[in-house]
Amino acid sequence: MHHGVVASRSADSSSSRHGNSSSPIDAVSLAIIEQLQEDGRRPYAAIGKAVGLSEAAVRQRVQKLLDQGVMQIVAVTDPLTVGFRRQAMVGINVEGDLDPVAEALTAMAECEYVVMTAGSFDLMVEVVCEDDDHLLEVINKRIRALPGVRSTESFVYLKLKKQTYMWGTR
Amino acid sequence: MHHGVVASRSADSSSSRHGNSSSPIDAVSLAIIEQLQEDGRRPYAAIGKAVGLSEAAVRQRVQKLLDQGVMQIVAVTDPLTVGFRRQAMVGINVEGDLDPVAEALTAMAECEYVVMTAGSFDLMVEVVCEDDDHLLEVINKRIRALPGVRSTESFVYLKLKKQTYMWGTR
DNA sequence: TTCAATAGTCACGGATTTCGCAGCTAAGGG
DNA sequence: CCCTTAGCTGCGAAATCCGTGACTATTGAA
Repeated sequence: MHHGVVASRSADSSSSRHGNSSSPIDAVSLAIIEQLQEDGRRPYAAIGKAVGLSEAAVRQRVQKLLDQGVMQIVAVTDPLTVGFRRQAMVGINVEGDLDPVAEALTAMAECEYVVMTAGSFDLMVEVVCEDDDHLLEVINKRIRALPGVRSTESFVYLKLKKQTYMWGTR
Repeated sequence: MHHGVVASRSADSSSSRHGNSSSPIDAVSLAIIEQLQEDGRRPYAAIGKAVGLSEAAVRQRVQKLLDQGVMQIVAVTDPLTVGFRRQAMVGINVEGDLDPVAEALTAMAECEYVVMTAGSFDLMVEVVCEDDDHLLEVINKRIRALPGVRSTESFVYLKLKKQTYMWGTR
């Protein structure tokens, strides 16, 4: 992520409550993000009215947030309704350097989510597959075949109870 | 998610081959979704040109996909840049019925992701917190205090390597 | 202090997009 | 066969988007 520094609007200095070096986001941009988390296609003018800014200012801030990689506006689908019926979280233990393994996992289309962790797993990966055969192939043939992978443990999803994208909205 | 049945466009009957309840999305809608996964604000006319449909048709299909809950168009942020510096996956073992515990977790703002699993954990939860104190409080004071929770195991995130929202784009 | 230089915002067109509606066609059901 | 439903198209009117130039603080250096 780029660490571009957003000019701090000193007007509302209370905004810098939670953060310092890594908080390039002021309260107004946060409010804009919240608006777009409710509806990614909301018009700039409507957002401006909600956050107290002109349409053009909102547009520029949104563009900057997108350019900086702070947020992205995308369609998010329910995997089940688009044909992916088997999902699993896979915990992985690695021998030696984690990075090459993580890179290889990242390159797999079926791995939606790859994270290095502290604890009894070195890596955790969310795998999204079409069916059981597909899932089996990914885990047993591709993940476990990666050099450095010592062991894996799978947690097949039975029911997804919650999935939000509301970071920063609290 | 709602299980509303999308009217099958018999034009592309190959899609509903063995299809019944779980294949409500035809190829054209999938193409539309892919366009919106690249850019959630892409104009309907541009999408129409890409998928071979009129602007109005794209608009109607997008609206239907949103109404049905098949997809949503939202802003997704990088937790780190918006002030959430500690994340963890928490595996949970439960005594008795899973549902009440899952419901309680779902109600917590810090729990972004709650899923019931098969394997050595009954539930897996992704927790997003501002700092270590916050994380400790959520895990030790709130999650472990829930009635029915027998044990938990935490995997603190060290580095997020991949996070996509490309279901259906493959 | 003074003076650029910079960043952020606003205002205001013209181009583009969105929106609502009417009409058309094909598929099914009675 | 008639009727209904669902989906698509085309077309104006309204709204939105987008580029641009001017204005205002703020910063940093002379």
